[in-house]
Amino acid sequence: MQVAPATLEIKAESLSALEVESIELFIGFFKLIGLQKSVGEIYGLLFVSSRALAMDDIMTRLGISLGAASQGLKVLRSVGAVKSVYMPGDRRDHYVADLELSKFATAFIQEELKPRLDRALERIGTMESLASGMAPEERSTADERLERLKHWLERSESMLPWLLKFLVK
Amino acid sequence: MQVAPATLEIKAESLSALEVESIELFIGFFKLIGLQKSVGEIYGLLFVSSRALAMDDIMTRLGISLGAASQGLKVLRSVGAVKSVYMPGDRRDHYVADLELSKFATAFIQEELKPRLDRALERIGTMESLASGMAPEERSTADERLERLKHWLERSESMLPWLLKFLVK
DNA sequence: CAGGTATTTCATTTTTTATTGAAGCGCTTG
DNA sequence: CAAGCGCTTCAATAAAAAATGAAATACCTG
Repeated sequence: MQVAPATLEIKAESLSALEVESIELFIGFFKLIGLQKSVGEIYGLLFVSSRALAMDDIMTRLGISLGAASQGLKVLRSVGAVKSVYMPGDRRDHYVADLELSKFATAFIQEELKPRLDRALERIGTMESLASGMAPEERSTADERLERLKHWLERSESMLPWLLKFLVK
Repeated sequence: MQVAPATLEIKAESLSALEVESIELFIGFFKLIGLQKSVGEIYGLLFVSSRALAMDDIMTRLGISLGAASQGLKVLRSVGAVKSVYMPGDRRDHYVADLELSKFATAFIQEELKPRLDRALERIGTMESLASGMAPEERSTADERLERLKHWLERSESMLPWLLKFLVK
């Protein structure tokens, strides 16, 4: 019931050892800041490429789908990690890696970390109101802990501008 | 074909608004450092609890399974986020939240971030060797980029001790 | 502006990750 | 030292996240 041609093993074009190493490095790095594997793969490939690559080069080399390539590039563009360069006589967009590594860290801090800290501080406001209507005994526990959490979060948030400056340098 | 007793709606014990707010706050916060929802739920509940809770209190209040509670507490113990306190006349372990919030950040930096930076620097060493066997043209591209990445990673790593000191204060 | 080619979108499928709960371990205690 | 309770483990299941690829869209270009 199965048609399985023995000669059909057309996987992805093989990647060089350098490319594999770069791809693995960036998969790990990007996962840390919440970006998916395919995004890391694409950036890793572009990072060690000496020429700009079109989307279907990327698909072919990495063996990923059209959709994954398109969406991955969209994410990378949105954080400024790749830019497209004009290639005379070719209608396709060609991409190169932006080497300003600090951009990823900056995007992560501004788009993930900062909003989450802000949201947490908002919630603490709500919780303070809620605690104010509690019995004295439980209220004092809650108040103390909320105060402590608030201080820590404010302190952390106050460090972000410094951190950003350091990373961008 | 369905037996649906109208009176059967025995879900989890209801949580107070304060508890819900705390749980949501910590789910979000912990997700950021790669910890799962159930871990955030447990810590969030303990954070606003004025008394120590046993594992089955936690299960019942949150409506999570035995396994999830056990594993979640294991993770929280391992990062020092909860400690168990002795309750006379009760064989069960009882847990309270450790309020030293910096512990989570510290654990994250030391157990996730630092090792990943180290691994990345290792990989760069490998890549430098690989690049040295390439054609001059491609080699210079690779060398320049690797140098740049290495500097940025080293710089980031050099900041960690400072960051840790700041968070712990 | 017709006939493509490149790209995006998104419902479906696949893969990965988290949760469940029953089996079993080990400690306590009567 | 047996019986039971509390807890952990882990194979099975469920839920969430990511990838696929066909259809729709945008965009050249002759």
